[in-house]
Amino acid sequence: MSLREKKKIETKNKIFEVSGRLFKEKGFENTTIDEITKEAEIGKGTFFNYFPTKEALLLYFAEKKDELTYSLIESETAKSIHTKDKIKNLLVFLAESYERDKELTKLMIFEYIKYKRGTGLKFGEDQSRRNRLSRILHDFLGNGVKKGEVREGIDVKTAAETLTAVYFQSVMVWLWSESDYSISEDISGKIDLVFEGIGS
Amino acid sequence: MSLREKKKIETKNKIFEVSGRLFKEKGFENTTIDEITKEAEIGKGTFFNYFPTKEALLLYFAEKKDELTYSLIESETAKSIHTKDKIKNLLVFLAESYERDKELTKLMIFEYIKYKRGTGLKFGEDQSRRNRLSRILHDFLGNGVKKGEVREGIDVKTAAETLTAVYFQSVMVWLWSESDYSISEDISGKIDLVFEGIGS
DNA sequence: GTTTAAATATGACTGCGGTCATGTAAGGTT
DNA sequence: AACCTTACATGACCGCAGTCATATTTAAAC
Repeated sequence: MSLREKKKIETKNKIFEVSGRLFKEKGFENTTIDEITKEAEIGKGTFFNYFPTKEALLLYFAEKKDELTYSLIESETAKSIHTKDKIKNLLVFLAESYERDKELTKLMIFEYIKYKRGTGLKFGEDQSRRNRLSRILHDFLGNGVKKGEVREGIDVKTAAETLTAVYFQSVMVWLWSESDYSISEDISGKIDLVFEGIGS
Repeated sequence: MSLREKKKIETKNKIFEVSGRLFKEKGFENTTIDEITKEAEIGKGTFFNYFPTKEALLLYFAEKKDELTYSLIESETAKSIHTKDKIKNLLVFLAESYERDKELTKLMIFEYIKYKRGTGLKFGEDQSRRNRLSRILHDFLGNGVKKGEVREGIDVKTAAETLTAVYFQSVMVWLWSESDYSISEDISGKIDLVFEGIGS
């Protein structure tokens, strides 16, 4: 690795570390780029060589967090339990991983939506969050059909999207609510419902 | 009505009208407050007597739109058809009302999420969108149970929230996707799924 | 009609995100 | 080692959202 590459990584990590600290100390909005660059001992312009906007930092945070979370998931999902429980465990685990840093999570999710607006993503190109989750659920459901735990003849893609929808909705409502109810129970209940159906 | 009140309404409408025109002409981001106030022939500071931020305009737009939409809905929902179809009609109607002005709709939804972040809404206080929709669905499902079209013993609140989740997810994915598929079919399919259930 | 009080209007000003022309240093070339 | 090229660093600068002290208009009080 060349000296240049080393310095680049160092600078990016420095920005990451400093901004993380400042965000925790005084919040995202109250932290200015000037502060970050002063603390990180770089010029203001340099910041924008690494992150195109202030908000891009949030996406970077989200990526780092996702890396960790999804690597944990993949080692957890080998277990041979009932498909419904597998899905419950997965979604509850994900939801609970947001419990720390509720404020920053909101901003991150928020930014993620905004981000999708700006970029013209081709289908299948977006590997993060929603789609990544849909893929895992898709696998689970496919196996569920084979095991006879999921109704045959179902459209697996639609089912995966529906479960994803339920999950995101629950997380959003939970994040934005004042009260402190159990996200696990909420999600579990809704998954039960989707498995059993509403119709008579 | 006093002269003051008249002028206030006039000014607010003028801002609304001018900004609407400019947003359509050149987009939200490319329109500055300076432009709006110049076109509306008011001082810059005056704008902020009517809207606390530029984004607040989007919420005002959304409100106006919702007023119209929900007034149409209430006259439509009297029909005595099967509960599932009633729900399908409702959600498809709502989704299709976003077909015009896809760009502005995105910004509005986006802003709505942001807005919820800032305000400490008490439960039941938020009469708009998500909760309003949940309430209507709640009613539909309640009647559905009575008519024997919805499975008895179901938690109506959870079911309403699940359907809302499916609806919002569909709209979001649709709004942010490049392709031009049928939102009606997508939502219909998912409602069928939720009614029939995933489990075997 | 005059005075007083309250509401509203206003634009110079501030603060911050983001740009860009210019400077500096790394690494390749001879 | 002297020179060149390319990548990266930098801070003065710009544009725009939002503020605030001051001015103006309306309404109330007498």
